Amino acid sequence: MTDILIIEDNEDLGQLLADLMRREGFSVSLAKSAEEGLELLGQEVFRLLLLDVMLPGRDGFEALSEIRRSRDMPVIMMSAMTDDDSKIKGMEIGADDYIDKPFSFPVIASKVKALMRRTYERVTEKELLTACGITVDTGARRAYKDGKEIGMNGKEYDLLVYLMRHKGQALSKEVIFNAVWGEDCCSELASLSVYISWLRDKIEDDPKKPRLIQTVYRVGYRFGDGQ
Amino acid sequence: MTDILIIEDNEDLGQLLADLMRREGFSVSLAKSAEEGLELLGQEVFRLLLLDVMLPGRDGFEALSEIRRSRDMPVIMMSAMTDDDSKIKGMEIGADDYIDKPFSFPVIASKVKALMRRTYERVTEKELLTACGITVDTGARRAYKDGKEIGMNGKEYDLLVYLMRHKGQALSKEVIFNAVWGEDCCSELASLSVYISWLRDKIEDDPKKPRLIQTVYRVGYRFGDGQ
DNA sequence: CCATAACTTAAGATTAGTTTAAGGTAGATA
DNA sequence: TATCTACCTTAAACTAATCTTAAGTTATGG
Repeated sequence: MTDILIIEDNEDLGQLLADLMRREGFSVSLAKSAEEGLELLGQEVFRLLLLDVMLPGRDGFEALSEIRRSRDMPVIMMSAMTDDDSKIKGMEIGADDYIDKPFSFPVIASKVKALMRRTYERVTEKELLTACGITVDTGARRAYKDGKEIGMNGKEYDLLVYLMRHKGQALSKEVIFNAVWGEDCCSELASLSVYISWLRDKIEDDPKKPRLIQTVYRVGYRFGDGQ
Repeated sequence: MTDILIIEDNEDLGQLLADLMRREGFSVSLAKSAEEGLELLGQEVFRLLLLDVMLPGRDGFEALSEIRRSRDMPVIMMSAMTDDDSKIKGMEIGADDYIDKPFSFPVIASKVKALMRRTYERVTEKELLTACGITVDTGARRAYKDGKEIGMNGKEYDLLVYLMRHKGQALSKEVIFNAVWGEDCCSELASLSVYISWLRDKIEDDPKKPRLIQTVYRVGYRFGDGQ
């Protein structure tokens, strides 16, 4: 199975799009005509189609009608025809989205991701926070140190994520506490130092000489190895 | 159940949109602020949300984050900010589409219809989900563990499929419950843990030490053996 | 070297999650 | 229609994880 099929006759643009999508982590195949694209669709399963409207031979609309006879895959059409009628025509034939050329790459990437999410039920965007040998996968709610998972409980995890999102900044205890525990929380600020201690045990090479979570005397803490 | 909720502070535009959607055959409710919209979302089930970005009080991005904590409903954002950054921001928070103001009514109508189609009328294509020794044949609605069929009832099956489609992700109990039981379901969230328990009995090697369905304390569950 | 701040530990309280079983409901069957 | 069956929900008792507190210890800066 391949993630994305791009049907685009302009070879440069096709390659550029393919590279972009690969950089976003998708596997990609490229076809230069409707015929070639349909051929590929018959041979293999694709999760999403990026379909140019203006193609030599059969155009994108015809190709989409053909595809919709047997498949319900997500399709985004791309075209230089910015008039509303072609957009509507594409959507009525069964496209999921329509994007005008020229398009911004980040925008088309976000459209592809949103449609993948909606179709294949990926609820959360995969986000990886990395710093100083620590990686946090916020979608999975898991953290790793040098590739090995760090087992931690909810508050430890929330605290680590907060510190990593603000790495390099000296954060006051009050700010950290309010962010992690919530402002209306009834518990004591003292809990913070307890959690800091537990976190250090788990992520520092030498918890006695913390490098990742540094104490800022009379203020709070700072995440980062200080270079 | 109502088809569409429109959150739009400009009263004239909101009414116009509502009329348009009604003419397309949808039932519509209208809210003039994020707060009012969230209130309505709490009381009733909507199939799709049209969300303005610039709102008094909490803006559309904040409202969307709030909604995504418990719901995976389709959302189209609308904004006069045509810069790519806001589009991308909206999509990353979890919007399905983004439309610039001013928009053509036929275009927004076709977008709504396309997203409704994708979300609710999807032909369930046959699919083989495989992970961690469990295989589910969604065409046949059967599941197997190491090649042997696992006998399970409807809810157990739905739950397993949902978890497997999101393997590796930490999913909140609310999200799982809403996805599997349906948002307008009258039963209690507590049912979820009962079903989790039954599923574990059937798919885990050692149900006392679950590896496939992991508990994410204070959040929900995660499917996957953690590599 | 003192006063204050931060760290660590462990125990108990609290909250969350699991499991069982009983009762209800709807659809199937006779 | 009556009965049966499978499925689903709920409640309650039980178990486990996490959180807070407090007290003793160690570190820091003037």
